[in-house]
Amino acid sequence: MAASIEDVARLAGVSIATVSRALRGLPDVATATRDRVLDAATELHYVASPFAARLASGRTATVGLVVPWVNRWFFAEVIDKVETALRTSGYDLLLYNLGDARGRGRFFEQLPMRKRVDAMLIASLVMDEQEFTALGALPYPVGLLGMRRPGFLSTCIDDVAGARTAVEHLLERGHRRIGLIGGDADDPMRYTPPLSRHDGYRDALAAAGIEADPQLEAVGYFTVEGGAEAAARLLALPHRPSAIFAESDEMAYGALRSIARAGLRVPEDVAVIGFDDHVLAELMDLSTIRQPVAAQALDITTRLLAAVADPDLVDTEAVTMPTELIVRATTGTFRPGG
Amino acid sequence: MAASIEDVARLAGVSIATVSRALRGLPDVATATRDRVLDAATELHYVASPFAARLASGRTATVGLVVPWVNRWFFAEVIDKVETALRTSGYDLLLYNLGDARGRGRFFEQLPMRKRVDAMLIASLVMDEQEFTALGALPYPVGLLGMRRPGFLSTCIDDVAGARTAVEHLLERGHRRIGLIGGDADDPMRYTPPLSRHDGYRDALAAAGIEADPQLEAVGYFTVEGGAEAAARLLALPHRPSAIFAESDEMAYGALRSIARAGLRVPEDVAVIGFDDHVLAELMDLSTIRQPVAAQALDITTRLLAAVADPDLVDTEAVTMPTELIVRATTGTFRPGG
DNA sequence: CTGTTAGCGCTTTCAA
DNA sequence: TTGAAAGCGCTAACAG
Repeated sequence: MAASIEDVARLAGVSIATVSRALRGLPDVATATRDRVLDAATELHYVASPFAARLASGRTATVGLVVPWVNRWFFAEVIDKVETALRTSGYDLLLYNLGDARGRGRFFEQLPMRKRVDAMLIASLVMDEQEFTALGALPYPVGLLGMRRPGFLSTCIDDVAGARTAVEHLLERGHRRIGLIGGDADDPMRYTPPLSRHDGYRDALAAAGIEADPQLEAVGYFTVEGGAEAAARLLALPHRPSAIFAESDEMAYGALRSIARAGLRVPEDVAVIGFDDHVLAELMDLSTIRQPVAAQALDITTRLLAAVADPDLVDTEAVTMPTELIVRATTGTFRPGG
Repeated sequence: MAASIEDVARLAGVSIATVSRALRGLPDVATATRDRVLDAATELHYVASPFAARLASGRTATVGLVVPWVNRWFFAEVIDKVETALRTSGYDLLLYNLGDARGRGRFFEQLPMRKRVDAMLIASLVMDEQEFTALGALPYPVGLLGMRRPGFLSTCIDDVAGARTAVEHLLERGHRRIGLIGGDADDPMRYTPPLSRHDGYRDALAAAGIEADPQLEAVGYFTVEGGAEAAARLLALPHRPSAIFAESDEMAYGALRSIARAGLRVPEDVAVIGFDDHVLAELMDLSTIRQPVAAQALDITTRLLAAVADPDLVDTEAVTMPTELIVRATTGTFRPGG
């Protein structure tokens, strides 16, 4: 049986209150006493029971992280960075993976983390009024990563501007017929990037005086396989696009495969640009819009923990981080008709 | 303030003990009573405080998952599958990311999850006697994913055999000078695949009567970048290999890039085979050794939860799942000298 | 600076 | 089938 605070108190010859204080590094403990307590704790391999501590103090030393999927590059990266930041500050990470729309529904219905964390961080979800209200009613700070909302801590990039930049890059290269590979607008998961990146695509075309052609917008479900199928559909059009903007690098990879299998060259026959600067983008020589994943994760985690430490001083200003156009071979120097 | 069990008891007109029993679905509660309690709980949006429940019952309804890294494909996949399996059974996932050797050291020194989970699952670590002893002394079942050890629940693949198969495939294709891209043998993280896959490589060569040439063994650190650099070194050898076995697909991708940049063809000049069947392997047309990640994760999680439910019936037989050779273009049909 | 004591919100005997 | 009451192992006033 593991040692309890009483065992330590007995061995050190003090009361359990003193043990508690000494071990937590509170002031007003004589150095000699503290040393005796620490020695006793070490000798008994004592660690406080987190549940008892939480029940008594009300603080959980845990932050909940909610992601729509864990096995997609962006989220794996986010989990990594958030976990490290939390661990460094002495917090545990409770991971909640929505997985699909049903899981998402269950989550908002039950808010299973309601009573078990000191703060919650949610990534990349489009939420409705009711959902925001539910989150806002939680008795602790809630942070948003990848979206913004007045009253909540939030850190994100400007997805619309990023997508616009990508399409403008293609326009500058002389492309006029630009295909889009995006997410499913009706996906009940309501994941943010498909919506905002789609807007950016439309904006850029409109600014260039090009009418959007629904035929050129294919659904790739944000997966490699989906991107490949979407590209195949675009390539099969009577008048196929000369360039494709994929809303994620993973879909762009799939597109590259379909283009190659169709016997076409990149960028001569079809130029391709993705979004994210995924770890393999450089390897694939894929032009893309880079977004700072680690910096976003670190920023929101740090501010969230600050809000936990001092709830009165919550910094709910939305932080927007810059994206960057990375030009590689898939949008090369080739200009259609030029 | 959130409702407590007392509020529910008062509203339902019963004692808190009855509320507790009714809500947990214990037998010996009159149907009418149970309904009244459920109604009251719903009305008050009551959820039991997990900490109080844990303190009182000793059960945490949480499983700890320890991984060396979270942002590598294999582990992201494992986390996803384990999380889903746990969630389905009503367990929370507490994620612990070692990150580096220091983090690993801290973990085994402090065993921070010691008192906060009902079971622990550790993935892909080579552990020493002392570490196994520490884990074995935990008051709950510990599962191993990707390694085996008598007395512990474990599920893994036969990495040695998988690597042997990969190299045998190259040998059958007529290659005699086969390079290896692996991990760093001195890496203090002590991650399992580099060791066992290296053994498989050596075994296959020995069985074919080929003497291992240390020059042909390059360190790629299990990253794309590392794989690229390792391949560049192999290609720069006076007598370069005609084939390369990379211990992970991610390193193989890097190798493919270096080969292409060196102006060489795959598989004519250099054949390449990886390991894992990473999500992009098919896209890259990479031959590889497929391992069942989801099946392994599900198997160990299920058995671990069974052990939690009935500690007397722990099934410590090691389960070994099959790997499969997937032949694609990078080992093509080309035969050197043939 | 240290000890006493009253909870934190549940679960779990034990009695009724 | 239900209720009373004793903890679970800590933290946090409050006293001294």
